[in-house]
Amino acid sequence: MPELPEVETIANGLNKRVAGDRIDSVWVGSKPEPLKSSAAEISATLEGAKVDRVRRVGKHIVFDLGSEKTAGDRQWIVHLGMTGQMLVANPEAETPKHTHLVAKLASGRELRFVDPRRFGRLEVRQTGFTGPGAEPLSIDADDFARLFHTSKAPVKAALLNQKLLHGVGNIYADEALFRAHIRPRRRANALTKSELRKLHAALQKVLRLAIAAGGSSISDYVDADGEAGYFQIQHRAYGREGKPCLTCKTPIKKIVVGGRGTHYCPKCQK
DNA sequence: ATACCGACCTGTCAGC
DNA sequence: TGCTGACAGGTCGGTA
Repeated sequence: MPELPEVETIANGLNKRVAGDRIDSVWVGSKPEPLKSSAAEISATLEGAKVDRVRRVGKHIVFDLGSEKTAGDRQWIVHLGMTGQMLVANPEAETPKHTHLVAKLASGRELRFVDPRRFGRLEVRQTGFTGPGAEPLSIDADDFARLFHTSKAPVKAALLNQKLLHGVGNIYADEALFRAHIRPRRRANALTKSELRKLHAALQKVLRLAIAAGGSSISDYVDADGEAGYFQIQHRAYGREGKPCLTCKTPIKKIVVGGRGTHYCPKCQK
């Protein structure tokens, strides 16, 4: 579900609402665990910890923790998978189905991790998490070009490869390629310098616009307050198969690249 | 190394 | 109304 703009919106919302708060107690569900660390390890680390800051790295939410036990050297890393939500709620509010973790905060509120498909992952670790790849919003055009020049994969697949850039997912890969007028199946290392430059600019632009709109809400995405985002009304390729291209009216095509549904304009994208 | 594909899960929607 | 199958914002591991 959530790509970089959605995770950024969620992390910023969480930071605003829970930074400075303390986790008093933790409940972890017993189902097959959506965990990378064990339930016991997560509870032991989170209980008594103060939330210093919440931020985004790639598609991960990072809680920087401080506590007397751990001397502030621990982090709680949350990946939302396709359907994960991290919500701040009042304890009286009904607990949604598929709630896998509830952290009671000193302020009286609760932090709830909800994830129907259980593709999300929770992990506690030492500080220093940097994510698997480069940050799409900070990388400059030259480094971007060098990075993509190393990949023989279709450019769409390269955009989704988190070891190259982390944070780009299916929606924004399609949107960036549309805006850069590049076909998704082109080999990344076959793109010209000028095309890579356009792709870099298009990607950063679409991510920034989406962050400004609070992310894209398709079915179940909501931020930490349970609010939907609005970028989906600005999608030009993703989810528009058969509809006229907003530039040239040619019907948008849908194909499969790297196992993912891929939308593009056969006329505008070369 | 690379790329395709199924697996992991549940929910929803289209089609019959 | 209800069943079946396809599909969904992500990632991982196996195989060719």
